[in-house]
Amino acid sequence: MGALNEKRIADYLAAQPQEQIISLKGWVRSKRGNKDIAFIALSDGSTIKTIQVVAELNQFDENLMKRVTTGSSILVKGKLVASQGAGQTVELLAEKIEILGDCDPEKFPLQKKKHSLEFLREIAHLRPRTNTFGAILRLRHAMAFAIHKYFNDNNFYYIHAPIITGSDAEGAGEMFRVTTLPAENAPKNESGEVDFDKDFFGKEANLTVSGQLESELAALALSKVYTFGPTFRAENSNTTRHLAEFWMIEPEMAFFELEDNMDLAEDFLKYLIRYALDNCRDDLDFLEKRQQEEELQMKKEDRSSMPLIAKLEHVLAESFERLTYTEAVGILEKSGKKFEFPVSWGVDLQSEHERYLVEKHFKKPVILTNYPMQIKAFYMKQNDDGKTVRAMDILFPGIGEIIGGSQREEDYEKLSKRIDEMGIHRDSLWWYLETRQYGTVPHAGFGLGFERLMLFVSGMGNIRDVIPFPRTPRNLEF
RNA sequence: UCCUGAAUAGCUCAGCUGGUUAGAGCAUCUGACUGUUAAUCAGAGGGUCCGGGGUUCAAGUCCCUGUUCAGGAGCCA
Repeated sequence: MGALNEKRIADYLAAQPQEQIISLKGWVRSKRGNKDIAFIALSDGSTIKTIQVVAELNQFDENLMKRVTTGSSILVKGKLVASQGAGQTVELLAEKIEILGDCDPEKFPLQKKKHSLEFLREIAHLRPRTNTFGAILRLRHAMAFAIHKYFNDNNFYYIHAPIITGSDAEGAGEMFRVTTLPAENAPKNESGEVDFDKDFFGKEANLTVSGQLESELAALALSKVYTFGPTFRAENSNTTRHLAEFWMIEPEMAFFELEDNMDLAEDFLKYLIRYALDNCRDDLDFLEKRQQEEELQMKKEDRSSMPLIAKLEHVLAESFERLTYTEAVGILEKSGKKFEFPVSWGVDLQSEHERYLVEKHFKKPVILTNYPMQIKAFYMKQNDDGKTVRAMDILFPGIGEIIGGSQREEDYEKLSKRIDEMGIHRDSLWWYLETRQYGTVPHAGFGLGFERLMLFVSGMGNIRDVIPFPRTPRNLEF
């Protein structure tokens, strides 16, 4: 039996202690005790919990025990027994301890005390070893798995949209250029501009800002598809909810109209939240406690209105409020509240407006639909009123926009006209336009920011703390 | 990118209207304690006060500047 089949700490913590001889490998979280006995909290990342290793010191070499320090990796063989102490049901009575890797306690930055999230961001290579990031990473895995499971169970096909794109017309933000041209003295053309004909692809290339256009192509063949991959935005955004590299889930469905799109999005989000509650309870309990301790230092009005798990249950119990942009503007105008940015029909809603609707007015997730055409992307289906498009944004408390989507314009003439109106270079989208000429059908889709979902489910406040190695402006360590 | 605030021990922070030798808690180390739960108790070590310039008899403290970080805004997922 190799490492592949070895049981983990999570398995043994759930097992019946019958003095069975077991061996475990992991990292020491803390050691305490007296001259006769030592208690070692051991973690292997399989659970937020540690297993208590008990070492009677007369059986172990003093110099060996000195090397058992916070952060060191050890192998322990011994008996799994019922614990004599409170706080755990089973413990490992050590018979043999082996040091796998020493860890100098004078230098190791993680201590058996609470660290600030800001400090942990500076040591992102070590922060997976903390309780908080262990919980986050397990939760992140569970959410990624649940996303694939949901779509698979609902007959969607997973499409791999390209990461490198040649189309610059997606309009979703600034892009990162991909090039093999030298940084200095790049070849120039006759007008003195960089000659991308000499570049790897023979044209300007960028990292994708969305897999949507490609997933539409697949949906117009396989009916229900989704992408789930990295996405890149070169915006100089310095906020708690933006990353330069993030993961996005983009389902795209043929024969779906806007209402179907909303039904799917709501069912999907609730499935994911339910999945977290059903499968990550220990980690959520920990994250909830963590959030409450952190918020003790905050002003009352800045604290969460509900503990994490109650908040998740609350979202499951409520149906999302669906209303049009026009209705939302009416509510905001009638609210009597003084906004920093005044509201009127036609303006894009600001964070403060969205927050008012979600957190003050409805107190639950909100789906806003049918936005003015002027403030939305070229591919959204135009309504008959000539003013609005069949867009939908889902707004979550504390997060803001978690999903943005729409029914797509399937009419060739209307789409073509809109592309020209918006000054988009139609030659780079000839393939997209062709799908509207060859068997076009109504279709719809949306994009869910994976890290924004993680923010909501974990209760964390900064998006840099729900991805292992965040990429933000001026931050590319690790 | 804009606005606001911050940078002092390994970490979290205090340090007043400038005034000898810069403090605390935690962590670390040493010792005590017969089973602890971020153990407890006692002691010890630990500092380029973010970088550069200036004002002053005197700067951690005041001014200018740069850098970094945080929060808010915009862009959006």
